[in-house]
Amino acid sequence: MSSRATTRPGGRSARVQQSVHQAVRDLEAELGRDALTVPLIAARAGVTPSTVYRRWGDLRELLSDVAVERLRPDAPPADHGSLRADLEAWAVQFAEEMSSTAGRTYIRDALLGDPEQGNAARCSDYAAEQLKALGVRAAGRGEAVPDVETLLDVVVAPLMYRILFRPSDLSVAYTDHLVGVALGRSAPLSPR
Amino acid sequence: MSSRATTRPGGRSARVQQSVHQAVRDLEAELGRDALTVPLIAARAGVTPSTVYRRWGDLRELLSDVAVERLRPDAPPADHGSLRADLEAWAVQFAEEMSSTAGRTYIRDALLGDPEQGNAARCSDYAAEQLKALGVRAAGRGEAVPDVETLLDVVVAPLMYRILFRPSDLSVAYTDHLVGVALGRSAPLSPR
DNA sequence: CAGCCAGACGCAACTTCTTCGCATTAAGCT
DNA sequence: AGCTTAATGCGAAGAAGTTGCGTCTGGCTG
Repeated sequence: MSSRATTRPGGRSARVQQSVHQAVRDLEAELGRDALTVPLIAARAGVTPSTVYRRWGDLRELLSDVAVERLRPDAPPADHGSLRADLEAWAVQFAEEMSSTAGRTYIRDALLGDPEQGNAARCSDYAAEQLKALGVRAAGRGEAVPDVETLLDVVVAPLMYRILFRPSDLSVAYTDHLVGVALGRSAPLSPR
Repeated sequence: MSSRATTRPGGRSARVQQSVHQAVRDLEAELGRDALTVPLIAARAGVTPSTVYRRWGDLRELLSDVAVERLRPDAPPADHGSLRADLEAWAVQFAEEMSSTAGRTYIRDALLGDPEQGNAARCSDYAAEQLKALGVRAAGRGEAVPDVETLLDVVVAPLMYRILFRPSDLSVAYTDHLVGVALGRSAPLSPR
């Protein structure tokens, strides 16, 4: 029904999924997201539309699948020598990527998928994994580390809220402020 | 192009918009959100599909408009005698309403509209208004009041993050915890 | 108050998308 | 190698989305 539960990983199903996903990425780059249709994607992928409808149900689910893949971080967070520096760098990059036109589109597409299939949850898991990696590294240095839940509440959630609901009120200064709050070096109500 | 900028408030346009919105609400209750189509809505509203397409562009924009209207609070927040009680009650109700299947759908639909038209920003404004009303009332009692930005960061954003990305990790205990953090009575990393 | 103008609507034809049954093919298993 | 299961291709039928054109409503001017 989706990219999950591919019963035959090495077989034709896998190839079809791969070529369809690739077709989505290609066509999105060429024509823009709003021009995508199932028949168009299917033709580019070399399959029939009915195959896409059977496997993904509708365009939303397909785009949701592809969007989540794009939101997956491709590398562990960079090491800047201290938790504060690592967190700031990660948060700023996160905010920049997610608040771009493309980033917001991916997030919205990911949220559109069936909640039961967990595409949205996967987005959060990606951020949590990155934060956990930062924390483990900092703990190795002997630094005190807030737990991941706290970082999600204090840094990620406010960033995502602004990205989705108040895109004009996002800035590097605000991001740094959130990191400061998370590390206990400034009050939640300090200047923004 | 949308519910905004209705040039002739008392005229036919207004009646059409009203009947279309009502048709969306009725059909959504009867058939479920996924069964909605423009022709169906238009038939129920007594207009032709082309009218809907011309005024709203597509189904997404129409649903976005209707969703935002539903998210508008219908009354000022209840008065429970103290800021803490008011905030807790408001936050719990907010979380309950928004995390319901219908609530999540409304939020997702609202996010789907054209970002330039500010349907998403309006959602945030509604919450900000309610929080501001709470704050003004508490200040009238002589209580110290966190500013609205802080409450959005500490209470609303984490709630919304869980509603959208981690619906299974939302609880009244968590909501109360967030309110405690906002009022400075517990650390961000206390038990959840 | 009568007539004019701009904008919105209805109608209808057309295009595209979506769904469905059935035949075919590929993958996994013994 | 042969068999079973499941996914894909194909094509037709139905539904939805799109567009141009004529009509009508409502507001405005003289």
